[in-house]
This record gives sequence, structure tokens and C-alpha cells, in this order.
Amino acid sequence: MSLSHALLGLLSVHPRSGYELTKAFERDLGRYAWQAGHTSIYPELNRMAEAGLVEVTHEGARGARTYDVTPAGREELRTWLLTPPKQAKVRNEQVLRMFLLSALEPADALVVLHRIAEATDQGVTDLRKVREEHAEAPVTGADGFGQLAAEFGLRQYEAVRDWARWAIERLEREQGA
Amino acid sequence: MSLSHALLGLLSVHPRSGYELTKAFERDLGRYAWQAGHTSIYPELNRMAEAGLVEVTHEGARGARTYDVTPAGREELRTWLLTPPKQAKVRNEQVLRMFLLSALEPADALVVLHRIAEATDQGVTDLRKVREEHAEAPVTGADGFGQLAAEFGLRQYEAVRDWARWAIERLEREQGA
DNA sequence: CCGATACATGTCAATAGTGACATGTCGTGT
DNA sequence: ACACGACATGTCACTATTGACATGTATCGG
Repeated sequence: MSLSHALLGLLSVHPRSGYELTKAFERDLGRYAWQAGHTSIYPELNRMAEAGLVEVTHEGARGARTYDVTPAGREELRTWLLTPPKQAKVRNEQVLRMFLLSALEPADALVVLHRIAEATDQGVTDLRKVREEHAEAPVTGADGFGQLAAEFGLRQYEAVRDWARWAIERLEREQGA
Repeated sequence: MSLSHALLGLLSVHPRSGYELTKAFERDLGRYAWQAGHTSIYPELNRMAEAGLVEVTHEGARGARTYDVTPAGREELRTWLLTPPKQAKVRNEQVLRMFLLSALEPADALVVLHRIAEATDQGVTDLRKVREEHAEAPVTGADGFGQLAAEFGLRQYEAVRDWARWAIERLEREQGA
């Protein structure tokens, strides 16, 4: 399952509690890559601890347990990342909507496209800020996500925005003709 | 559920059998937007027929049933597409792998990045062909998918490829330093 | 005519994931 | 003192999804 690998990845950057992991999913990971709520994260952490992939290294206030990756977990993550996925699972409602746009009448499609263009434009603006904040950190290691991920998200947004504008122009040209 | 809307979208382009829908998922939709196998498609079609969103318009050889969208189904699809999703569900294993790249040692990360760059480069080449084949068709209507979707996939691949190259360069520069 | 292959649909058990509900703690402001 | 919000973890019923298994039919090449 991918969720366990996502958790291993986050923990290998630095140890965290389930609660903090949940927030990480809400913030970055869940937006672009893989969403999960605390109701799947906590049970999964327990399963992984039992399997020896992670371990509790510290118990803090309010019953908080800090998890860290074990050597076995690190090896599992590395193997997974280095193993080529024949056909990775994709499930993106946003992209689905774009595919289905062709089913709408041009006037309706234009409404949706304009909304997409605006939303992605906002996303680009937001991520530019994030990128600047992390500009000097090294790409791998403790702050890696702020780098590779932000840049990835940024380029993703730009691509969608440009596509939406292209589609708008094409549709308007067709309607005019 | 998104699967039903995906089916409505495909059927609204032109009527098809469950088998043909399954192939459509294997070919385009499932690659970029929403994957589903025949074991979820057939039961879903039956549910949707019962709900009056689709209907069987023709029975062919080998028990094949051609489904078409009803007016109610068309309205449902339109409403869904025009209703803004606050926070669409995302689950993309490929993107997850990219996020987790930071957890690898630079040498390992470079191996993966090179593989991504190659694979997406191939994807770009393939989709350019698709785009040229459909260059004259109108953007909405019967052949819409070949247009908006191909262009979207193309730009998506290009963005990932360029990102991978950017990441490779950054990593190599860091390692050299 | 026979065998392979693509066509075509289905069930069912197991797994994964969501949303509603439940419980308790610590710190901060009033 | 106390209320409130963020912290922190959990269960459980329900729904969605997958993979294994099952079944039968046209078509095409040899």
C-alpha cells in the first residue's frame, strides 16, 4: 500500500507523531500526491510498528508518540522508490473533470475553464512564495520537501493554467467561427 | 462517487458497452485521471441504470449491451462539472514517489530522476503523435477527448520532464560542490 | 473443424478508505 | 476558576475497490 510508504518517507525526513503526520498530509502531500486522514494514518502506524518498519522513540504530552523509521523501514522505502512501477495508480478528481469537459456545451465548458485558470493562477502565486522561503536549503535531506515538491507543484499548476488558457482560446475561436 | 461521473462523461460522448468503457479506462482516462477495472464498471452501470442515469439502447452479439445517457444522467453530469469542488481528492502514486525522492540519498535520487525524465520524454513523443492525428477535430463533441485530453496529457508530461531535468541539474550541482 | 484470442459480463471475498462518533489533555486568555 | 481551541489518539459501520475466479461467444487463421 502506498500510504505506508508515504509515512515512511515523511518520517525519514524527520521523526514525528501521527498528529503531525496528519497535518503534513493536509498541507502538502494530500494536495498533490496522496491524501489520507487521521483515521487511516493511526491504524497504519500501529500496523507498521508491529511489522518493525517504524518505532516509537518518544512519548510526549497528551499521549503523543513520536515515531521514527527503523533500518528495516528505511530499506523498505528505498526498495519501493527504486523499483520501477509498471503502471502507477492514478485517481485525480480534478483531472477527471478536465477530461470530461468535452461532454459539456462550449458555453458551460468555458465557465469551468475560466474557473480553473483563476484557481491555478492563485496556486502559482502561493507556491512562488513557498519556493522563495526555501530557496537556499539543500534539495535532499531535512528540508527536501520544501524544494523538490514546491517546484513540482509550481510547474504542475503552471502547466494546468497554460492548458486552460489554450483551451479557452480554442473554444472561443470555434464559437466565433 | 466519481466513477459514475466518469462513465456518464464517456457515454455522453457516444454510447458504448461496458466492455468498451473498460478499454477507454485502460487507454486514456485510467492513465491520467481515474482508473477503474471492469469489476467496478459493470456493477456501477447496473446501479446507474436502476437510478435512471443511463439506459440500454441496444443488445448486440455475445450479450453486449450498449448504454446511453438519459436526460437525467446528462443533467447530473452537467451539475457535477459545474459545481466547484472545494478540495478534490488526489491519489497519484507517481507524484507521491516524486515527493518522497527527498528521502533518498542523492545518488539514488538521481537514478530515479533519470528514469522519470526518460519515461516522460517518451510520453511526450507518443502524445505528440496523438495530437497530430486529431488536429482538425472540434474541441467539444464526439471527438473531444482526443483534443483537450491529449493536449492536457502532453503539457503534463512536459512539465514533469522539465521538472526532472531541473532536479537532476540541482542535485548534480550540489554533489559536485 | 479446431484452437487461440478477443469479446463480453458477471460474482465474491478480502482489503482499503471515509465520516461520524468518542475521549481525553494542555495552554492561553479572561 | 473556567471556557475554548488546538493537540492527540482512537473505534466502528459503511462504502468503494481490487483480485481471483467463473462463464460463455464470436472470429480468424491454419
